[in-house]
Amino acid sequence: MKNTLRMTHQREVILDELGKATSHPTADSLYERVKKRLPRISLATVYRNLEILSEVGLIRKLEISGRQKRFDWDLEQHDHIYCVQCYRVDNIEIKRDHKFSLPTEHERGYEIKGCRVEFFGICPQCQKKNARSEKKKGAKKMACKPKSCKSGGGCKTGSLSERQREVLAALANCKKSCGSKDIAEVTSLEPKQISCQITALKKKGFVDSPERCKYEITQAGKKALA
Amino acid sequence: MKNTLRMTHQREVILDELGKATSHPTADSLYERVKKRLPRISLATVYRNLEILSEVGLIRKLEISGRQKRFDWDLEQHDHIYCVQCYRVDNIEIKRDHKFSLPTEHERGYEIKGCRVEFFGICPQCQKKNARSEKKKGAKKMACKPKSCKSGGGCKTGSLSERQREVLAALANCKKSCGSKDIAEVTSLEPKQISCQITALKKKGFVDSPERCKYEITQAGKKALA
DNA sequence: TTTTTTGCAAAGAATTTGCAGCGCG
DNA sequence: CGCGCTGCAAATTCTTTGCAAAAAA
Repeated sequence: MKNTLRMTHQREVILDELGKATSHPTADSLYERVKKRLPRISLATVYRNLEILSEVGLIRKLEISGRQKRFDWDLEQHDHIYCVQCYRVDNIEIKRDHKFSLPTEHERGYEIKGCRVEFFGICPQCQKKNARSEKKKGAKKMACKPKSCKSGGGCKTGSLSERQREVLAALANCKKSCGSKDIAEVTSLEPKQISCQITALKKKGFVDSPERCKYEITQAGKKALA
Repeated sequence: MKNTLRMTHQREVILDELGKATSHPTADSLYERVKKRLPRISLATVYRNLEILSEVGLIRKLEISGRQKRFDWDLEQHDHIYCVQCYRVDNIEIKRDHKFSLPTEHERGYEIKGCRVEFFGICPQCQKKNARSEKKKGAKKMACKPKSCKSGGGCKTGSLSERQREVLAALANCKKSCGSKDIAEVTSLEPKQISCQITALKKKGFVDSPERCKYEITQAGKKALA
């Protein structure tokens, strides 16, 4: 029984590509880069190695923002900022004062291992994207009280909301039917919000779904857009 | 077109159960509780409602620790601490000083929306569990340099490591074949670590896998344990 | 009635695993 | 030449979706 870690070629390439990356790639995007150098490598290998390398301490695994894990080649203590819209992650350096190296000590009996500070916001690119579509934040849905819910706070939308119009326009520009991810890329909306709009648009007959999770604009939709 | 949020019975029960919860439940565990009151409710409904309620601002969605999302009934500004072993999440209150309401300003052009502080460590229960099994941290694998990797740092294990013994013992107590999750519950190891041990144990012929992801101890395994 | 919600089943994304064979040490 | 590692496919886990029926307003 040896149980010794080996430095294989794929391992080395993964490390190297991670080192070269300026951002904090996901396993998946790292896989894409590595595949250019090692076409036969499998995604599973990338996952396995990222996991192993981070256990061993050669790289850092970031568990940020509840989405895909991201990996960081830089082991030094630093914090991150991420974009709530596109989920890119950047480094920030803030001098952490002792004051929150340990909050107080009545920490519910936890044996504290560390602390992470994350800022979030909108990255430059998304800001630009949003400016382009001129409509950063659509009206949120109305709030609603647990018990009665007869609050009169209105929440009506016209027969073709701004969001719907945007999604519809995006679909009009698609040659073929496309998924909500494709739409997300050309609008300011998140995939989740898009699917709501699509549901509404389908009801109105402006959008059709030739296949699960694929949508296209109908003739009626084109007319409505005009 | 109304587009008004309705307070349905299931919505109300979900909110109520979340309010009663002392921890920060996952969608899944909340579903289990709600199901006791509304046996016909579906998991999809729970997910849908948690999403909607958090959009609307009645609850808070926590994106912590890269695992399942968790939900918080308490909307007030507070931070969290979570257990790196079992992933439970508790509240903490630290007075945040202005100093990191905005780190500096050269924040790479981000339009900053907020900041989150998370502590992590080992929760009291897991500490106890670890003490019981008397072996908090097994030897981590050896480190390994990118290029050469001929560092002699040893990392050998005997023919039946402590971990393997523990897993084997857990399997011995199982009446039927069981998955790694079941084993995780009665040992101090995480599922991921367990599967490594199982792989090793299978090679030695101490464990058999009658079905994918189901394991049981063999006669040889029982003998080895003794 | 009209619009929103639900339950269900099936799809989806991200990640992990079993396995047999390859290849490093 | 044995153990660790890889590729591949299939499985797992968590979450979302389409749709028709049911429930609110």
